[in-house]
Amino acid sequence: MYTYEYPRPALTVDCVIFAWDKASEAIKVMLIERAHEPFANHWAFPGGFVDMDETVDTAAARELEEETGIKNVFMEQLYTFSSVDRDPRGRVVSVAYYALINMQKHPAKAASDAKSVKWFGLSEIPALAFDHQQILDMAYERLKSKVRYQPIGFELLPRKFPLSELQLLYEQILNTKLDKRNFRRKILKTGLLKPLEEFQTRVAHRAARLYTFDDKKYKALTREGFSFEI
Amino acid sequence: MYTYEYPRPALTVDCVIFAWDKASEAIKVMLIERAHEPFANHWAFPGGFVDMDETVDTAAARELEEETGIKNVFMEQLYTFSSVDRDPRGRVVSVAYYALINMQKHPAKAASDAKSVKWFGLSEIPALAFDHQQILDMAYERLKSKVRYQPIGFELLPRKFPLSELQLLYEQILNTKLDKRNFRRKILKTGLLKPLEEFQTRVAHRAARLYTFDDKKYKALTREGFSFEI
DNA sequence: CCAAAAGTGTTGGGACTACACCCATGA
DNA sequence: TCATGGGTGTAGTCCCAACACTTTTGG
Repeated sequence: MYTYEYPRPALTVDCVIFAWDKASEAIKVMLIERAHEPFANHWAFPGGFVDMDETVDTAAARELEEETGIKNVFMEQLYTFSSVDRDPRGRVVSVAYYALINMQKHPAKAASDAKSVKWFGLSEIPALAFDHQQILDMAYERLKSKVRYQPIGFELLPRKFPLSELQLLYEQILNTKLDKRNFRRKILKTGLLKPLEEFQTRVAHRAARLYTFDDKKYKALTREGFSFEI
Repeated sequence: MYTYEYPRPALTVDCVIFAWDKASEAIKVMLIERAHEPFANHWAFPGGFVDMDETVDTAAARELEEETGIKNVFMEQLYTFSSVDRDPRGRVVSVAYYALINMQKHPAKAASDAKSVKWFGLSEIPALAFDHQQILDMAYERLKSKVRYQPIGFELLPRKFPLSELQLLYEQILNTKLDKRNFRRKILKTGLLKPLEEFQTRVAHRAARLYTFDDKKYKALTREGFSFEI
């Protein structure tokens, strides 16, 4: 029935990397400028071919590390893109992933075969290579919907953060304004944030208490099937 | 940078087909019994290789039609499975889909290269070929979560149905008991169901009013971004 | 003392849950 | 007339949204 002589598309992975930029209070996406054809001088997501002895998950993590030095971050499969003409060199199917990282921990670092690496705000995305704009659109949609019912926003923040920063992050991702009191009540009621005896420093106003995401508690609650909702 | 001399995994699609079986009041999954090795005599989802001139979406629809005669149904990409040893013949990556169909409209029909085709309840799934049990688990999880916030339950029902059948369907998928009055109120409040001037026939009790899913209304509401919630 | 953000409670309305009886029909 | 599911309303509770002022700190 099946045969190995069947023609095979090439298989790649692409990785959309989101980060929270505290300075500009905006979500950013990491792009690398391609040095070679096709799409030389265009911006694209880090990615590359899947090896014969690795899963696509592994390939995505490997490519991410090779091209940006980033590893051990939240990463999830997004969708498999397969338009016949999405790559001018021939038939290439790509499994897209998205990652959420903390910009302080992972500064952008030039990749070997790229001219440069840069963070872009979602409203300043340049012309992208391949069908990467479509991939980005879907990744952002996924981020928006997932952030509402799974506590993945924390992946974008430093380990210790004030509630106001978390709120700002949610406001940026969801593109809405949230009520401060209601937001605090709701987020604290989940019990997923541990208040610390530490405070902001060097701010020209009352220092905010820092919180940290309680991963143990989250795992425990997940096991007994709870629901999170912003 | 990229090269076409790169080794390529084979690429397939697999399709999990869910249906609502009114007779047994249960969700069923269509499996085909494999005639040939590997996994001869094991049950598996319909699927097959992706051609060089088609998208994976197209391949999934094509394989579904070729192997079961079913076409023009709700079908969505689920996940891409890529364990290195998932196929004993070598490296095969598979993009899984799930479909929701109406069992009356699409009776199971024997496929060319299968010994037989059968519907199985979720509690009577036999040993499956490849990693298809894992695929099924993920597909069912997706169905369960999606049915709560997108009106996809209707894809499983005939065009005209009484509310009690819709409720039964939800109860089976979500594996819970729902309150009749609250369910009716909530589902009618969405405005997505059009009441008809038709009723059940040949039932040994008061005949229930039939309803139909209002697709136009759904599309209109979707455009203006509404949210649906069971 | 001023500017800037931190932090805090209450109230009204809408939504959800729980719950029980009569109705229509065919056998 | 009986058995079976169809169909309906209400009351109590909880959750959510809306809203403004005082506190703390550094400059």
